[in-house]
Amino acid sequence: MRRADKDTLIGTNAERSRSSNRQAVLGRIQMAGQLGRAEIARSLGLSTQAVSNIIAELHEDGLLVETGVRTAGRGLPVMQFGVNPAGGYALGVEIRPDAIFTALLNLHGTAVATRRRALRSSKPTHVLSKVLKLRDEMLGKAGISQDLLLGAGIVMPGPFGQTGLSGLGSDLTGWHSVDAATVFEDALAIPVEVSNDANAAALAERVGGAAQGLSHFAYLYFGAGLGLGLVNQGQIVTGAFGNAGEIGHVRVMTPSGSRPLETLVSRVSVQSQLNAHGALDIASLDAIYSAKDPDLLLWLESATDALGQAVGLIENLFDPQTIILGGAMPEAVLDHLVRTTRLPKLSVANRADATAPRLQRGASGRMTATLGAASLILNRAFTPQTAAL
Amino acid sequence: MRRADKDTLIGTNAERSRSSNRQAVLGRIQMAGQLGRAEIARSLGLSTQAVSNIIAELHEDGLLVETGVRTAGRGLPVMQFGVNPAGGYALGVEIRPDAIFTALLNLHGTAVATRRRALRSSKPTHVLSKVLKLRDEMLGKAGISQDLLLGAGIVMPGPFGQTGLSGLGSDLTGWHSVDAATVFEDALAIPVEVSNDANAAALAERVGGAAQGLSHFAYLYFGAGLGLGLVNQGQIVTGAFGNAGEIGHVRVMTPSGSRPLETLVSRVSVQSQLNAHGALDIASLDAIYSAKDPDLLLWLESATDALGQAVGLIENLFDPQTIILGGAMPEAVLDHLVRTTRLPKLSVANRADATAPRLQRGASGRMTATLGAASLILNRAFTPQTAAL
DNA sequence: ACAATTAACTCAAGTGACTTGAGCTATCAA
DNA sequence: TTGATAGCTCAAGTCACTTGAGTTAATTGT
Repeated sequence: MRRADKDTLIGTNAERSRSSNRQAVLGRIQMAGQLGRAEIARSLGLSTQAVSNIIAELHEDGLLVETGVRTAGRGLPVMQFGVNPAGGYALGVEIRPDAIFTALLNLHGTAVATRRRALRSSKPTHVLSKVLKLRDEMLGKAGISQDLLLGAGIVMPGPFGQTGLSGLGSDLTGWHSVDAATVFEDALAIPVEVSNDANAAALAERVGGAAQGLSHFAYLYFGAGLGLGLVNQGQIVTGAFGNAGEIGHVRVMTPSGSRPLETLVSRVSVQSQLNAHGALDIASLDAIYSAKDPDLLLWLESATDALGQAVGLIENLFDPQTIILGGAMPEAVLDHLVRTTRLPKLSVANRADATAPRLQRGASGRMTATLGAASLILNRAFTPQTAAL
Repeated sequence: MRRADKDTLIGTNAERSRSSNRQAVLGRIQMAGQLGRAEIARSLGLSTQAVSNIIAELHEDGLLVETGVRTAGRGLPVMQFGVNPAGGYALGVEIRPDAIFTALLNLHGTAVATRRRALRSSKPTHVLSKVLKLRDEMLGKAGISQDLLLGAGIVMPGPFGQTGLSGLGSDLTGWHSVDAATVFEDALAIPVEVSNDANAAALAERVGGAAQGLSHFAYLYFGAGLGLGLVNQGQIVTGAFGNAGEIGHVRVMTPSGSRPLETLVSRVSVQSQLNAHGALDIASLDAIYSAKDPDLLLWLESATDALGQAVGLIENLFDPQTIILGGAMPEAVLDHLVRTTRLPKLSVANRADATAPRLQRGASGRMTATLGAASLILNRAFTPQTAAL
C-alpha cells in the first residue's frame, strides 16, 4: 500500500546510498547481536573506512553502543558494536472494530509499554485522537522523548479497498474511503506503515523471534479468522493492493466436503465448535485445553487436518524456509497443532537437506499483532529499502 | 537461486548507484517506448543533469537511440530516446529432458533467431556443448558480435534440489548435484539467470507482453504440467530455494473428489482425456479444438472449473494486478479457458475499481518458455537489482 | 508582431559518500 | 624477540550526483 507517492524514489544518489547503507549496517548488527567494523564491511561489500564512518554516525546518534573488544585470532582485537535498545522506539497500533491496542517497542524489540482500550466508534477521527492520547501516555510514563519515535506501524483488518471480501463483517467502518497511511502520517508526523495482522506478526518474528535471520518465510496468524503473512527477501509481500495473504477463504478438503480454511482453523471456529456464545479469551481456552475438553480435541483434529493442507499449499506456492504458526491462541494449543499436523510429503519443502523445521510455533497471545505492528517499523530500520518498479 | 555468492552485495557506493540508475533509466524508457530526459528525471527522483549524463553514456554504448523531438506545450521541445533494439541481445535456453530450445532476443524482446534440437542425453557436459554450438550458430547467422550478449537465461524443469517432488519423472537427470547457474556462467562467460518455465514466461509478458508496466502479477503456465510464475515488485518470486510456484500439486475440488490441479489443467491431462498415446502437439490440438471434439470440450469444462479455483487461490494469496494464462497451448484453447472460467466472487481481486482483467491470455506456443528465458536477462537489464537481505 | 513566460537542456562548480593506500596498534606464531 | 596478521584511522583521491547560471525554443499574452 501507499505506493503511489513513493514511485518517485527509484534513482539512487549519495544521500540515499548512505541512508541505505546505514540501514544495512544496523541490520547486520541487529542480526548478529554484535559485530566489528571489518566484519560488517566484508559482509556488505563496502570498505572498512566506509563502515567506520557510518558506525561513527550511528554511535553519535545513539543507535549503537560499544559492546567491548573481542580478540579473535591474530591481529588487532575487534571493537564490537551492538544495537542500543534505547536508541529509538517504534509505536505499534492495532485497530479492531471494538478495541484499540498500542505498544511501544525499543530497538531490541522489547515492549516498554502496552495499552488496551475499548473503542466506541471506529471512525477515523475518533481513532486518531485515541492513538495520539495513548502515544503520549506511553511516552510519558516511560519517560521517552517524542523525537526518539522512529515511526508507527498500524495493523487494521483488511481487506483494503472494496473487494469481493468486503462487508463480510470483519472490516472497519469509516475507513474504506481514506488512505490510512496518509491519515496517520499527518496526525503523528512520523513515518507510518500500514499492514494486516499476519504480516505484522511475521515481521515481529523476523525482528526478534523464530524467524531471525530468515529472509523467506510465511506466518499463519490466528486472528478472528486466519491470516497469512508472507516475507520475501526480508520484505513483506503485500500484493498489488495490499491484500495478499487472505488464506482464510481458500477452500480445503474435509471428510464432509470442501470448506473455507477459516471455518476450520481460526478462533471463531473453535468457539463455534465449543458452542461458546460469548467471546472466548486466550486464558480460558488454555484452561479448556488443559482439561482435555473433548470438543476442543475434536476441533484440533479437524484443524490439524486443514492445517496440513494449508502448509502444503504455502510450501508449494512460496517455497519458504519455514512456516510459523502464531497469533491469538494459547501457546499450548499452537504447540499441539505444530506437533500433530501431518506435513504433506508431496511438497517442495520436503527436503533432504532441510535445516529449519517446516512448521513451528511463533509468538502467541493477544498482543501479537500489536507488537508486530511496531515491528513493521523496526524491520524497516534494519533493512535497506528497495525501490519499487 | 544462487543467493549465496550475492549475499555480499548489500552496500551501495557510487559505482553501484550508477549501475542501478542506468537500469532504472533504461527501464523507464523501455516501458514508455520513448521518453525525454526531464521526464525520466522526475519519475526517478533524480536531477535532469544526472539523467542527462546517464543517457549520454547509454547512447554512447548504443543502448539508446534518439527518436525525435516532441513539442509538448511550452518550453524547449523534448528530445526523446528509445531503446535501440540492436543495442544488446539476450540468449534464452530451455532445457527439456529430450530436447533443447534456444532463442536470441534483441532489446525490444523480438526473437532474431531460434533453434530446436533433440537431446540424446541431458548430462551437463553434453548440454553445455550443445548450448555453445547453438549460441555460435545463432550469433553467426544473425551477424551479431559476441560481446553484445548481455546474458543468458536458462529454463529447466524444477524442482531444484532434492525435494518431496523430486523423482516424479519431470526432472532432469544429471543436474541434481550441480549449481546450474555457475556451470553455465563458467561456460558462457556472461551473466546467467536460471529459473523455471513459468517464471520465465511471466517475465516475457512483462518485458513485452500483456504485463507491460505491471509490477505484481501471476502467470499460469501450461507446460507438461502446470506452473505458476509470480512477479512481485517487478521481480520474480523464486522462494527460498528456487521452487516457488509449484501449483500443479495443489489439490482442487471436482465433483468426484479432490485431485491435484495438474491432473485437470495441463497438457498431459488433455492427452489422457483424449486418450492420445503419442505426444499431442499444439497444431493438432488446435485442429481438434476447431473440430469441437467432444472429449476436448469435456476436458475444457473440468479445466475451467479447476482453473477458477486456482485463480481464487492465487488472488487471495497474492493479490496480483492480473493473472495471465499461457504456455504450450493453442491460443484458441487459452482464449476459451479465459472466456469460460468462472472467476470466484469471494476474492480480494473482485474489486469495484478493477482496471486490468482478472484473467487474460498471454503468449502461447511451443517457444514461450524459451523466449521467457531470454526475458529473464532483458528484465534484469531494465530493472534496478535489489540486494537481498 | 513582440515581449514575457515556460520548460528542456547544458555547462561548470560544488558536495556527499565511498575507495585507496599509508601508517598505527594489538595480538598470535615461530 | 621478531615477523606476520588483522582491525582500525588518517588523508587524499574518485565517482556520481546536485545546484545554479545560462542557452534555446516553444507557447501565451498584449
